[in-house]
Amino acid sequence: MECTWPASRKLQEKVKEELLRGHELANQLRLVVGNGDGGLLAKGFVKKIGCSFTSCLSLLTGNHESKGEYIQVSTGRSTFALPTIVESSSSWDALKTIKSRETFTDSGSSSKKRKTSHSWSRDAPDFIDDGHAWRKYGQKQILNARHPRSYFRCSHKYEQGCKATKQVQKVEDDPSLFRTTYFGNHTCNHSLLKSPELILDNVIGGSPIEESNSMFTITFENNNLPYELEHPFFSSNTSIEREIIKSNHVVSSHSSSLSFDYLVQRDQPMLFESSEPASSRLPAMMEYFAQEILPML
DNA sequence: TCGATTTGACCGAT
DNA sequence: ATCGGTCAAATCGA
Repeated sequence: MECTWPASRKLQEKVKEELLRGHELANQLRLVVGNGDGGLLAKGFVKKIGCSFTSCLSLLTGNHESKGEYIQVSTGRSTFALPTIVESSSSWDALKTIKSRETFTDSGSSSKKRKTSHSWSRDAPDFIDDGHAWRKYGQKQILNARHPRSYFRCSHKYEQGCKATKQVQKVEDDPSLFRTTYFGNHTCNHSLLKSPELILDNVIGGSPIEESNSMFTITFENNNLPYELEHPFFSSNTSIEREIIKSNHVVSSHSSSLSFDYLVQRDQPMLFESSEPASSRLPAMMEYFAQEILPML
């Protein structure tokens, strides 16, 4: 699917991000339903939802020929490896398995799979600062791999019993990229999370800002991937983002797996109250933006 | 001195 | 028997 028109391309990116999020939500829902004694009917619906997302993503990314366990989705900033969800029960069970190294290349090769929990992987040009504190506990040379694999666990494993782990390995085909594979959700206290990055975007839904000079968008990059299910409307986040949500300047909002966008009116400066300790951890850039840039808009 | 990293040993899954 | 994941003693460095 080739789109040369920039607006269509941007729209396509948005659709891809939204599908990515939907895919992950369906996956999470499947785990929730699977944990309890959820009815077969519910499980069936969850599976169908997953299949739809897999199909859409396959079509959008041109992976529809691939019969692999994973589907590669590249957005503007990163690349994700998502488990494919198909109707057959054997493939459904395969969702629970991890295939970290051969994900994008050789789907047919046999590899030993030991981890059986849910995982996400992401390629990025550097070690990802996902806001969580990690402690390295091992490094191994992997068979037939040029680069060693590093093992990390959550720093709060012992104090809070957090079971989250991640593995980081250079991508075979592109050593400038690091593939980070996450296992398990953080159950530790998230209060130490760093504030998300704030971006002022001069483009609204693919349209130049001149077409809407009374509005602009504020984007909070979600640095906490792959834990993007912590949508700001449902859980605590940084105080600055809460202020934006609360303010009557917000016209609409959009969330994707990568970011939260707020369409904001520019009629008057927005005030960011520092009523919570979290605000003291705001990056200097956000403070500067709030105090110096916003009033000028 | 103490927390983080390194690295060889160990163990369980395949 | 092999391999990947984890442990833990040694080492590093702030």
